[in-house]
Amino acid sequence: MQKKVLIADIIDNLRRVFQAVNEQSKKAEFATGLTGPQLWAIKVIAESGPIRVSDLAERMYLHPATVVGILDRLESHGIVQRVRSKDDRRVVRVGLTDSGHELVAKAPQVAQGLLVDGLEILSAKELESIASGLDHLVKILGAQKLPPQLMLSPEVNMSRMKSRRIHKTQE
Amino acid sequence: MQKKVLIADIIDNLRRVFQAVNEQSKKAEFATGLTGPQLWAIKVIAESGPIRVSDLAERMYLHPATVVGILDRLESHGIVQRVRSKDDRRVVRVGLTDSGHELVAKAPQVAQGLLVDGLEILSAKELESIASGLDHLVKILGAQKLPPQLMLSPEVNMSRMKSRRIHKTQE
DNA sequence: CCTTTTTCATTTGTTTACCAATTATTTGTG
DNA sequence: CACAAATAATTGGTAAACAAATGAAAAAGG
Repeated sequence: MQKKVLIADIIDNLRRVFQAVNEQSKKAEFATGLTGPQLWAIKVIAESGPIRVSDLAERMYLHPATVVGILDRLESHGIVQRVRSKDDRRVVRVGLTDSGHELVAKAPQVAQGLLVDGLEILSAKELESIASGLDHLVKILGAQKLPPQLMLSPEVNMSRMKSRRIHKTQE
Repeated sequence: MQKKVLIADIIDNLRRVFQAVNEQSKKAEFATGLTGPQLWAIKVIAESGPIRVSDLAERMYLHPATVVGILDRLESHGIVQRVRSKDDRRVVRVGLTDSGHELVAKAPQVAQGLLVDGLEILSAKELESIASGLDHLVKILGAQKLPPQLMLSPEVNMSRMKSRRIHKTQE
């Protein structure tokens, strides 16, 4: 059963990749005082100026409700700022404050890049080997048709996968 | 810059793998009425009889505090049972109840296996290709020395990117 | 034997994450 | 114009996940 061993190796290595990403985001967290998702959020906000909450959520592959919580904390720290739109008063646009901009300047690519930086060292040949392996993995998972979701650079968020049925749907 | 494209592919594919795992755990959840982590826990408990809480946590690569919460919910559903040890009254052993055993019987490999099942179809050669690609990835991430962390079959948990304190494996 | 340290589970507090429901506003249709 | 439908953000509730602190019990040391 050589295959069994290989499969176990693959799963272990997947876990390690996740953990490595986590580790690095923890370092970033220590350096900046912000959590992974918070860093990720301000990175997106820094890139795409004042952004609507729902657009931010889409960018981060997260539920709007989740983003609201993250924004609450960032806002209470004076890092981001919410502005209600004049044109459409349902819309809230989120932007960085001055100290938010400072923070982004200080923490350069802490947010992103971590995994990317590591990969850039490799040769095209090595990268191809990795890419092809993952390609296989994706194929057998039948996941090709799915649009990529979270697991962005800063952290992996993942976790929640809850489906949670039942709820009040009952009484 | 062929490399840039390869790197983007790799990251996209990683996201897809994560999402595929999530999708499947959602299905399992819908089928069994239990969440991913809960399924994972009872699977481990079913395998290794009455198990100590701390051992279960180590098996799941989770913090004991997290496992306590999961066990609380499983216990309140009458699926698992906590028994305080007579020998060492600090220890709590967790086992399945009768309905817990039924549930495990009904949901065969729903919990685990999903990813594994997919992999088993492949030839040893293909598996080797995947394994070597991931191996590279892990190496550049400098993660080999770290013990693998979650991202097991049922779900990916990931998220909290907290540090994971290494357990006692050290001192 | 008694004090100190260690170990085990749990509790407490924070953050993330989702779904479902709510509120406010806009758009569309009669 | 009035009323319904759709959209945007938020609130509420549950489940994870972790770190840190607590309480209880066992092990070590003097």
